[in-house]
Amino acid sequence: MVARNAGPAAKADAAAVARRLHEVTDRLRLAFEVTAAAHGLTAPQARLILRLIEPTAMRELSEHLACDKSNVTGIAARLSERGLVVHAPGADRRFKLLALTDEGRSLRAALQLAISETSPAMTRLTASERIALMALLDKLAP
Amino acid sequence: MVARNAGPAAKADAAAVARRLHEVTDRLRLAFEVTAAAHGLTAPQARLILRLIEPTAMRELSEHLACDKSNVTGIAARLSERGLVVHAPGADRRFKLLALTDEGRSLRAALQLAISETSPAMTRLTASERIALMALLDKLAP
DNA sequence: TATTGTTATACTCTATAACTATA
DNA sequence: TATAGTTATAGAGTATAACAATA
Repeated sequence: MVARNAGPAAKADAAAVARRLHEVTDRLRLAFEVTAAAHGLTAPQARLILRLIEPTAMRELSEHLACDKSNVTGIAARLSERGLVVHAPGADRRFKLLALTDEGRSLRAALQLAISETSPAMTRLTASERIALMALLDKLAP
Repeated sequence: MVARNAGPAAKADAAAVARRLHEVTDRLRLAFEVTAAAHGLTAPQARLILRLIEPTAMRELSEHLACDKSNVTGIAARLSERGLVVHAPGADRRFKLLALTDEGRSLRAALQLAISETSPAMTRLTASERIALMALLDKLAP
């Protein structure tokens, strides 16, 4: 009977998991902002830099950041002033690629390392728990 | 041997889980912003309203939102203009409590429901997977 | 003196709309 | 015409600092 329970009680329980997931997500978002700030970056700047593994068109970056293309112009300008990124010509002359400088690459590596090292997935889970988490993450967001 | 592996390979794997957790967190953050916007709220406004189960002092809200107290003044002012919250006197006359109006309570309930119903924890997991997720969330952020 | 909340200020992110250059 | 990127603009969130009221 218990296993077949799909009534109000089970529904309430599912909602509780949804709320808890949202709560944990919110904490991780804050932790990311702290880590970004520790590297002198705002959250959107950090997201852009993490995405910049190879030279990428502004429009593609705007899709990844889920914001208007006009915003990428500004975010990139601030990073460019600090010598972290440079503009490069694309195949089509309408395109502008954004690429990391050496300094940008160093910062990206440091940021990536800090995110991993401070992640509760790293610090609070055992190896088998990480495997279980990975499986659930793949179901949550394939 | 495999179970005792704590060398570079296992480390890299743990980092991969950390990155993946961050990636999923980022998607859920975007989904939250979409849900908030669908209810006419910005993300910080939605977070404040979700927190406002009972009348709460501005300072306590600023701690929960992890922002300066001066920001709560502005966020609350915008919600107040729309009739979603009201100021109320606190025990100590220095304090101002913020409380939901009837309209604010309705909006909060609708928002909470939308978050639960659209959560991948609700839509993409089985009951037993939700139990496993809950256990991992408790380890990640006790 | 310490605490709560507000105001003033400056910076960043955000979307929209109008613009240029290119295709 | 359509696409990529920029600029102008306005609104919202953010921290800092200075302030008033209260304890």
